[in-house]
Amino acid sequence: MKRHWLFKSEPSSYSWDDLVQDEVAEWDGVRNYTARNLLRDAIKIDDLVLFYHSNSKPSAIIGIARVVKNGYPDHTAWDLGSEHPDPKSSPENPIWYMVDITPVRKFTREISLSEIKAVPELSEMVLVKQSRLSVQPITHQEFEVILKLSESD
DNA sequence: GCCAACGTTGGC
DNA sequence: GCCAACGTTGGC
Repeated sequence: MKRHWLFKSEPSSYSWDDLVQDEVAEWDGVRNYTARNLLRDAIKIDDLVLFYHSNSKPSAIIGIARVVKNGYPDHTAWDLGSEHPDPKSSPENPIWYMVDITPVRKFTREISLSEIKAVPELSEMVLVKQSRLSVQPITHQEFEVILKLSESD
């Protein structure tokens, strides 16, 4: 059963254009246990991901990506030269996990956070309720509503 | 740049 | 195990 997710990224650190250029991205650096559990256990190949730019002007959903690799240990955690080292994690006992994603398509129209907040059907989104979670589930209904919005004028 | 919300750490 | 202190995220 295909599920839907929303991944947040600050465009100054990793943007939609970076993803397009890389073609496939390791979604590394997630250091939150709730998000880690989703990456490790729930997010599977072919699931679709809404790509969200946070700390942006405006913060908005930019497009859709697809999961191309199931959860596996985030090796940047034990690379002390990486941007998110965690000395407690090791290849023998990994703490943090990631998946790989690839871009599917950019929205013809970005969906900003303020627009999302204005739509009653989207009022229960994790993005609205618990904005800080960087990897979050999206219901099928929410996904459809957002897709329709992105295709409207 | 401010600050509210949230998660983590560590003393007790 | 509680909770105060602290650090981070991210909207505004």
